[in-house]
Amino acid sequence: MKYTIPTTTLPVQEIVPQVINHFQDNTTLIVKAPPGAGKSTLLPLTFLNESWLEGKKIIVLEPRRLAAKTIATRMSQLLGEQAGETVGYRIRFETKISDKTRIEVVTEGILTRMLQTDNTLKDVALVIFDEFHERSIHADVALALCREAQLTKRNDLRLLIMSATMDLPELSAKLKAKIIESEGRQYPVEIHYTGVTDMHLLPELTARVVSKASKDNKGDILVFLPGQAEINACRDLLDNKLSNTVVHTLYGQLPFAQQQAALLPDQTGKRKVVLATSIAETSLTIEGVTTVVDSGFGKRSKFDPQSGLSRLETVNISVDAADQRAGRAGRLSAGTCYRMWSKAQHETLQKHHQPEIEITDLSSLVLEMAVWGISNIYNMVWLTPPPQSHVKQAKETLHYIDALDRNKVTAHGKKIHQLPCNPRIAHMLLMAEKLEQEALATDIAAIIEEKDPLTIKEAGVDINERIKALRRFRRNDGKGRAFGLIERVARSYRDLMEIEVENEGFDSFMTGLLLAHAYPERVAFARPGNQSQFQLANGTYAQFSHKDSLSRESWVSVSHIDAREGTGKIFMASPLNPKDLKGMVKTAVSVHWDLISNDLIVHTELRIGKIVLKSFPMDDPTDEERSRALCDVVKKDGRELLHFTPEFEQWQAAMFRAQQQHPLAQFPDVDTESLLLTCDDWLTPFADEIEEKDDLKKLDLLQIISARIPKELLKLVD
DNA sequence: CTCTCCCT
Repeated sequence: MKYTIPTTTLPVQEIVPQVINHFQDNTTLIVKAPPGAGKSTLLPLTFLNESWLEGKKIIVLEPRRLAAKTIATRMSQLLGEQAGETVGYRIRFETKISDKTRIEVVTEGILTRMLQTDNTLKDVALVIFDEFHERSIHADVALALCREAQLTKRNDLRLLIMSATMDLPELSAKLKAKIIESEGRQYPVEIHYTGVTDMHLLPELTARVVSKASKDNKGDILVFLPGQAEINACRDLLDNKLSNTVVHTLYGQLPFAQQQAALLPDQTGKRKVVLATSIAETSLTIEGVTTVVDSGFGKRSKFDPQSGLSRLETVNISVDAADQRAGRAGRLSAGTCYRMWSKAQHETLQKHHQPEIEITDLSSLVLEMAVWGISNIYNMVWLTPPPQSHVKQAKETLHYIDALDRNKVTAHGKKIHQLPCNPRIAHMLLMAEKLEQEALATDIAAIIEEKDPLTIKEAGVDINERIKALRRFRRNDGKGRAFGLIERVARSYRDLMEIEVENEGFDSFMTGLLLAHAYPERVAFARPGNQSQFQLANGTYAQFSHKDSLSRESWVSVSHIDAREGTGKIFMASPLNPKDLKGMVKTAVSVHWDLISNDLIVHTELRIGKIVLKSFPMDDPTDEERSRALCDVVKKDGRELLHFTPEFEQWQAAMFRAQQQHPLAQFPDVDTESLLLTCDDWLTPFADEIEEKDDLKKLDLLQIISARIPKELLKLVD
């Protein structure tokens, strides 16, 4: 079959001969092209008649569902066809593919599934990674796995990486691939730097810049702010201040209809100001924008391997993101962009934004690799290797839910991997079978995974209110597009687990127990004497974002939390009966000091994670139990319990300087934090000398620690 | 000052 490949006036057309030529006898290529060059639609089509295709398929990987559909549709139009003929797409819950299909545009989760069922992609000749500069964890993993296939069983597999901007020389070196560059088609955007800003005054400062921008420019204005709070504050400042102008807000949590209103031109012909989050950077396009005001900040979720929780941080955006935002003003004609920072600050910004693999929970990734039988994930080709501390935390999580046993996948782990969701949620679904609560678990799973369908203002923080509303929706007396999306996910789980839908009442405490299986470390207990604070099983503290009857419970299971410094914020939870948690209670040994005698007393404790249920003195601890308990307490409170002399602190500083001066020498870390963490090594030999609290203060740290350091290293220290 | 974005 010979295809008629369209010729276009798209800028990327110029590089087509080079690209075709390159793939004659090479397998990997990087194409750099800015948005609007037409790379996503034109390039995949140009390969249709290549002999190396040998009847196999081309896979195009897209980071978003909407993009996958529109790109497949546009390619089909270029061929004079409908989507689903030569070019088709596959996204979750929607497939348009036929026997004729040679190009499949798929989203990231789909490619991961394809790789699972066929490690070598034997029906595929070429994988195209679109928008690779976004550096999503899925794209990074898929590239690593495709590279692995290329290096082992598929040396004919072709890979094309398409990217706007990123550290391309590094990628090129790692993949030993050539870079071909294409021009874009973008109108010029004039950049104004408005000077130094203050993160805490963003709404006020932004409102001021918007007022100026609206006087000096014509056309609609798109404003980038970090989050909902800043957007609403800025809207309140701007409302009715600008003549003949409507102010819209735009962010992910906003109901669909309001999002649409912000995207479409104003019905009454008024000028539009849209206050948006980074959702308007790539995902949604607003027509008619001539002017962009960029606050320079955005929010990113950062995973903390210590607690296993993540938190939202307001951060400076990268140069890449700033360029992307400015580009939104030059889509239809020349435009203007106001950057709310100084030229000097601009030089200090990160060039590229941080790849997701560095800041996210890795439990899915680690499980995936274990199923592939990859024993050491660092043996693969990574553009950015996953951080070791995050991998360690992921392994602990997977061991805890019995998915891994000494780094090998268990039978339970394989079942978890089969389910199309996060391993913790999959574990909960499987545990629900034993409790005969599958129907409730599938509803919970869908609600946790999707966007909250209700607002905290209207429904509080109890997840059970969402379950009730979902069941009302299914009985046909509920409404809301959001519940339609959730029900679709819930139904897919019911189909996989072969269970019937349930719309009757249910037990809220069962919700708490099921959630405790997914998030055991988030079981929380109200601190005695401090009604509003809860202690989580992971040892951290949290508060409800909103006070209602749930926040007055003494035990809750938390599903949504933002781990802030100090006290975290709980956004969704369920009541919990602690008696249901019998299997999770562990016995631990700890030390206490008797306040009157000042003696060291060893206790046995019953705990759920770090929440102590019961504590009683232990009559006859072994030396090992005693020293382990002692080390635990030093790890926690060592800064107060040990005596850090000025001489010792000077020595720590000298060690640090010596390491700086001799980067090749392997000095052990002797900063206070590292010492406390490793106290099992150096404190244990002295444990039997510690009988009361003050004995710890008598330890000569300088002598104890320096004695453990090789002589030749000590010579390098002043 | 209630939470950015995306996906099986």
